[in-house]
Amino acid sequence: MAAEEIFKALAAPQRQHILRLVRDEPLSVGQIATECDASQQAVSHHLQVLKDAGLVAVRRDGQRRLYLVDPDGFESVGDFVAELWPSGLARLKTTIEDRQT
Amino acid sequence: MAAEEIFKALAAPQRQHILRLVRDEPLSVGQIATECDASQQAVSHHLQVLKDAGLVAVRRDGQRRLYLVDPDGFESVGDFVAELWPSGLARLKTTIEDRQT
DNA sequence: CTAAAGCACAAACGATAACTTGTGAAAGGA
DNA sequence: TCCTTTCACAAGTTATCGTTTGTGCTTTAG
Repeated sequence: MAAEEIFKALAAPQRQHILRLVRDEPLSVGQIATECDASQQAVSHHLQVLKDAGLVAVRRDGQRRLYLVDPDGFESVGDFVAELWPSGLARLKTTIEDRQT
Repeated sequence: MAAEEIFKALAAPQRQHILRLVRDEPLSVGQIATECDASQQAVSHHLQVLKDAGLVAVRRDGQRRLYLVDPDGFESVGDFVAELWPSGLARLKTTIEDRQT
């Protein structure tokens, strides 16, 4: 779960879209492909990249496989940002507190 | 300063290294090139990518140009992470508070 | 046991990005 | 003014990424 791998995974807009789709509820590959208007293979590949980066988790459900956001990868991103953000840590903290209310 | 542009900039290990170098003190292109063991042109290009992403800022100093981390880009990353991180916001907040002490 | 649904793996093509080479502009010193 | 330093811009080559196409595996239904 290197930082390089995570940021590469986040760099593609399609994968950002997929992450937003599976943020709150687990979805199957077919459902995601329909939402993204992409082929099953393309979505499957994107999910593999996100999974290798630790950004999504998989769960089998019969024939289907349900994908959901995995907090582990995002924790690494948070650590990375906190390391290189010299003076704005308080601002990020404020942003988070605002969203928590 | 789109999220795509920022993550693409952060995806390259060389650029991550550059960011760590200019996190605390401004450095010239030549100094960075020496530290990174890369050509001046390559470093100049990386700095341009980081500048377009809003991750570094430039300041002229005679013949040289001094680059330094710019918090603006990192704020966007923080917002992005906060948006897709459903349950781990408290954890990031704790991480930041620990680093602030 | 057979057939269909759902998904992953692998090869190949097109597009994008990274690095090199060459060159020119801006600033400071002799 | 002439030369050096410092850096950015542009073109060309190589590598990497995203997508498609084709195929095989696993699970469920009849």
